[in-house]
Amino acid sequence: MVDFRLYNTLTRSVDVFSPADGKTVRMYTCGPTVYNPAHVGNFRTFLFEDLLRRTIRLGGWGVHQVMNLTDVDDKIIKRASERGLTISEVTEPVIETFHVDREFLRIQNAEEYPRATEHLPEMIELVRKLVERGIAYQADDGSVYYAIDRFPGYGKLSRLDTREIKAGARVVQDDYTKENAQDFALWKAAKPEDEKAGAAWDAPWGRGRPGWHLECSAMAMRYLGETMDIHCGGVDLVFPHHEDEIAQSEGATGKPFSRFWCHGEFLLTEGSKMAKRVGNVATVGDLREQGVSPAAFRHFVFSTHYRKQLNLSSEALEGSIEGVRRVGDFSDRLASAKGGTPALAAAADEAEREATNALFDDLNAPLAMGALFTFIRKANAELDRGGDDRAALDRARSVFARINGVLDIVPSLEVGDEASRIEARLAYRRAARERRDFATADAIRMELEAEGIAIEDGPSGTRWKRAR
RNA sequence: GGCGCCGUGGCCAAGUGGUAAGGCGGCAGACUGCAAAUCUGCUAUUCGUCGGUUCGAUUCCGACCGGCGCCUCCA
Repeated sequence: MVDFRLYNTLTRSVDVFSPADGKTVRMYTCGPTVYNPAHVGNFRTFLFEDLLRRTIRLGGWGVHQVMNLTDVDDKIIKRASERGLTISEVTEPVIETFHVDREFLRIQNAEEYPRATEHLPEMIELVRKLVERGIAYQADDGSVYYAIDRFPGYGKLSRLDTREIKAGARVVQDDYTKENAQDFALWKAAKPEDEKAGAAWDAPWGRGRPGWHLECSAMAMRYLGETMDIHCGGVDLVFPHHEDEIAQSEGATGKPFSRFWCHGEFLLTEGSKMAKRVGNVATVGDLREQGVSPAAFRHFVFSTHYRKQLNLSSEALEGSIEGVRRVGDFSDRLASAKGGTPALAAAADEAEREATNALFDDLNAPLAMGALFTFIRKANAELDRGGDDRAALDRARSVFARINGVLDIVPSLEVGDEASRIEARLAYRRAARERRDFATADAIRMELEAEGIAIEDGPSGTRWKRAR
């Protein structure tokens, strides 16, 4: 088995990875803030994490993945007060939509989806520890802040020199109650609208609500321990979110918070980052309307390395739709094949080796897909040739299943026991064709087409597949 | 202003100090009752531009041009 290598933002290099306990990867993936349905840019990151998760399992390790749902924050409270609702009335439907979209895109279930509002005790305890250690302080406004100059490692992830922020940078609104402009809120004193929206809790420092970064530190440590294997998110979370998580967690425990930090690049539309503030967002619903299947979108996302920006364009999407159709046709062909050749097995061996190596080399999905497509071409050529080598066919099937088990880019559902019913009608049609009764042959073709089954006559017999 | 990433054929895209994977599209051929699929061949003497290092650079270095991102909430 080759080493599994991953780019680590902490070291800025591709390092050999294995879980600390040698068996199960403990992974935290920053999830959505549920005030609005996630857009496909958000889902690019979640797909990168799905790729990571599946590749880890391909390597034979277990995974314990935690994805938080941020269900209390400024935007949620704002929306709730605008509509006279509580925050949970705002977040519940959005969470539901998130899971529907996530499943649509075939993103595997994480082991835990903890919500911030269900972890107040853990968060309060973390703040208490930080105050006790003299790293956090309560300001005149009643809020509790983290004093970044009391944590020597501050800035090690983002490598930002905090003194270098100059003209041209977007300027922070000064909060004069803080000791240092860079200090961030751990606990925000409750305002009337927070109370009204049900977003205020009792704490030793008075009623209030958690700061943005706090939930991730508290919940990550609650479910994964003080040091986890991997912490992921989009590149925009490097600073300040992840930097602040490190400060909070390591400030409290004195132990490394995460061994690896992995970040996915942005999805761009119309030349810039997809973001609600830019107004260039597309949702999973938009994808459906454009006829972009989950398989096609996965193909599109995985066709570019996760650390490279990716442009959402209709041409690229169309290429993915066609590419994935080919993968699906091949999948059906493997299912309906009767045998293979030794060369088929050899092609499968090569594909497995190349795809696996690519994936283990910092999740090089584009290269893995290249290996898959090369395999498809070679395997199709061998299947054209016929052959009755059952073992070779089984080998091809299992390799295809293994690679596709990571990429998951076959459109529509698996074939199942429909196969024998279709085969029976094809046998009847074959008899009709042999007596040159093409009227009957075409009638059967039409029947099957009406059921969504396309058939193709070739030198080695008739194949069938689902129409896509 | 600081920091960083990217620029490969019509489109998407991998890649390496030794001479350009793969997909989509296009063209031609094979196969075929029809159709579709599939296969085969062709489709970048060239990797933003200009210099430098080197026997040799797309790959290393420098400058420049262009695009994007982070330094605020943000996947």
